[in-house]
Amino acid sequence: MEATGTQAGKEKQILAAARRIFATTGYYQARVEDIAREAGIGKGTVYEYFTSKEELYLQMLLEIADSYASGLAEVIGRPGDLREKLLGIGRHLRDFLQEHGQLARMFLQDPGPVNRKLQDHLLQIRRETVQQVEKLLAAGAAAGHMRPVDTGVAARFFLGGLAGVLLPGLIEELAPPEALAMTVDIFLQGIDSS
Amino acid sequence: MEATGTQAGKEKQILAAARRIFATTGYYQARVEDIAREAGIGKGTVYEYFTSKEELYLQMLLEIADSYASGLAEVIGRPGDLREKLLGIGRHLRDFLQEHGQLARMFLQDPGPVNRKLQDHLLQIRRETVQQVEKLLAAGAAAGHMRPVDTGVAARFFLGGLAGVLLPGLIEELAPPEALAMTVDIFLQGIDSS
Amino acid sequence: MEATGTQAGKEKQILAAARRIFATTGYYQARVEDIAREAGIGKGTVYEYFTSKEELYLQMLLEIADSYASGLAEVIGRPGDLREKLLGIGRHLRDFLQEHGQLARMFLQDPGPVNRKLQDHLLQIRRETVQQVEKLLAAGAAAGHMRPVDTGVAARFFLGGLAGVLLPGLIEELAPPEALAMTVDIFLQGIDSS
Amino acid sequence: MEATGTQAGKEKQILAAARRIFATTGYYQARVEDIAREAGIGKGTVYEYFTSKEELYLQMLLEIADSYASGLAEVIGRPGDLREKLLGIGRHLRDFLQEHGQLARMFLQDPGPVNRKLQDHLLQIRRETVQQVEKLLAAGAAAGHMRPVDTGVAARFFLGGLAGVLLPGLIEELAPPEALAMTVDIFLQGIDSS
DNA sequence: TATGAATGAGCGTTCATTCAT
DNA sequence: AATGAATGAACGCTCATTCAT
Repeated sequence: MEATGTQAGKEKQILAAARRIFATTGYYQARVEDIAREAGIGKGTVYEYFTSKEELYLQMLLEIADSYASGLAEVIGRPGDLREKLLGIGRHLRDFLQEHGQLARMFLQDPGPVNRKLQDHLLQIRRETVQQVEKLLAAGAAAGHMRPVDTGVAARFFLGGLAGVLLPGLIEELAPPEALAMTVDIFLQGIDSS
Repeated sequence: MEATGTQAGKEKQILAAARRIFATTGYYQARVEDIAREAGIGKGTVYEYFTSKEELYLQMLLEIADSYASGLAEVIGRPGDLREKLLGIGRHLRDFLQEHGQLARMFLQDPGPVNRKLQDHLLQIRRETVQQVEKLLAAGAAAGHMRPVDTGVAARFFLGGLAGVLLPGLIEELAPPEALAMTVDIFLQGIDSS
Repeated sequence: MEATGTQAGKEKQILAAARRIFATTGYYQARVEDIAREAGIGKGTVYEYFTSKEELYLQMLLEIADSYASGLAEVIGRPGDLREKLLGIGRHLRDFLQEHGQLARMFLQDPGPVNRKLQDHLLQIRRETVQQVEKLLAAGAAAGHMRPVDTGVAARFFLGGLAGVLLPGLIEELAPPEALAMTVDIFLQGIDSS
Repeated sequence: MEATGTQAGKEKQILAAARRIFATTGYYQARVEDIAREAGIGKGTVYEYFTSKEELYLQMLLEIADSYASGLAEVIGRPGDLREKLLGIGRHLRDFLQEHGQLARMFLQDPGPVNRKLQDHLLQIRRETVQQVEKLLAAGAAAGHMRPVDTGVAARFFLGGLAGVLLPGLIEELAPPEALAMTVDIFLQGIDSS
């Protein structure tokens, strides 16, 4: 009964260990043996589940990135007006950074061999995110009260600004709780036409 | 006297070569021998001027960062109203990315061993930048017409948004020329009180 | 009873698989798992019948060598004059190379860890072969018409020459069909006294 | 003055060490570190002169093979009748086996990764050798007194027979000194027409 | 001061073997 | 008896660093 669980479980187990080790030391400093030890298994076992260190790193990042992206899509899909949706996006990023702060910090400091596959995947997620925000803005524009700014620029500005407000929390002092609402507020007034 | 000049010259020469090589391949892929060859000197000579590969990398980044920071201070010091100064900040970042795009891209994709010293230095530059923008905003607030937003949040939002608009140009399509003005415009209206 | 039969059957099955895999890839490139898969059994089962990869390799070669040796003895035992017997020896080698060409080629290109036991066994077979040929020659000498050459040297010369004519067929063009008769003919005239 | 000598000398030094180590243990059992230690240098230095273990092995064998081949050509080129030339070929092989016996034994027991390049090279040497002997035989035939045997078969028979007489000396008792003359004698009478 | 030949620590990966089921 | 998931010893190769010249 647990037999199948053992295999699938071990893959998850290795991915979790990889997450912790890579997050702590970065790609190049992490040794496969460390990850195996962290997972409580032998070094060779890692290679039963992943073909190489790079592949393991890739799978781990893709898993995280996909969980981020699907969570974001879910947040945007929730009913609510533009302000609520932008706030949701901000909260989602903040929560993500809170949960995976160590890993995010690592990725910002030592992303390792960002190969084509991973880079394309991350870019794709980013493009989708920008497009989703653009759609929100376009809908807001249709509903009136929004001055005719380029939605592409506005979306990138908003998402970048969000990162500018939240990312420093990874390293220095956390942004105050009301910073999120304030950020959305500035942005909304910035694109308002009334 | 000329001897010292030669030495200082050779150090610059090595730093320039390091800039090109690191920008091309990232920290971990770059070999000290490549840098020496690029600088037209012997491998051992690098170690006459820098104690290690990491130290060389560090010095190279600090040099760039300082040139960015001093340029930024100069831009902000120029006479002009808030809009002109924010535009100047944006142009400065845009120009920097244009000149050092390859290096910036490398740093985003493989920052290498960002050690305490470098991290503190970069953080310090960032803090100063944020403070300078905050000062601009505070001055603007004093001059009236600005609603009472937290200048720290607003400054981070502006700088982050600027990066969000300009950085994608490193990888995908460049932001349109008017994007900068549009960005500043949205932000200014966002903090306007009239 | 059938149980024992199954065991013996499985051992043969593994040996046959080993023959195919080793013949294809050589000792060092062959993986125990490949042999197990070829035999249609699990990897661990191989170790129920053979204590190690090396032991399996050894047994496989001994089996082949013994079949070669017993076939050779049978050929030599057949009634006929010297010429017919030497021709029989040649045909036996040619047939063996035809049937086990791949394996023979492998053994010539990558014999693997030829340990004492195997080496002694192969040497023993070779010595017996040489002795059998010497006996033939001695008998021929007794029957007259043979000049007094050292039978040991003559036997080695004949067997080596045979290999020199037939072995190249493993790699480059096959020896023409009449080459065998011609070889025996040259040799017989070489030792003739008339 | 010895500066250039140092480099060329080190390559020879490594090749000599490789010859000894490979001859002793075979390709797969030999560790690069062993060869380096035998050469009295560091492990990394081997890679300053050879790109890989396989390449080193290859170069070593090619060096030996070429020295064998050029020596053989020299021997055949010496003035003398057919008997003297065939004797010379035999002596050359015997001397080679005496000097490089350990290596030859190794190569027969564990030739390692005989790659295309090496195999082609060795085959080429063998083909040339066969052709040179064929030419000798054809010249002998033209001079009369030789019955019309296929020179290709005869040459292969002679060279194989030579190996059959001399190679056993690598492992068991050495062939008696007169074995060589006897071998040539049998062969010459075998192809004689008088 | 400048050099580059020499070094060896360090790590990713393979695969024969084991053993719990 | 049969299995295959798990193991870890073993080794080729890289490259930052040293040091004799």
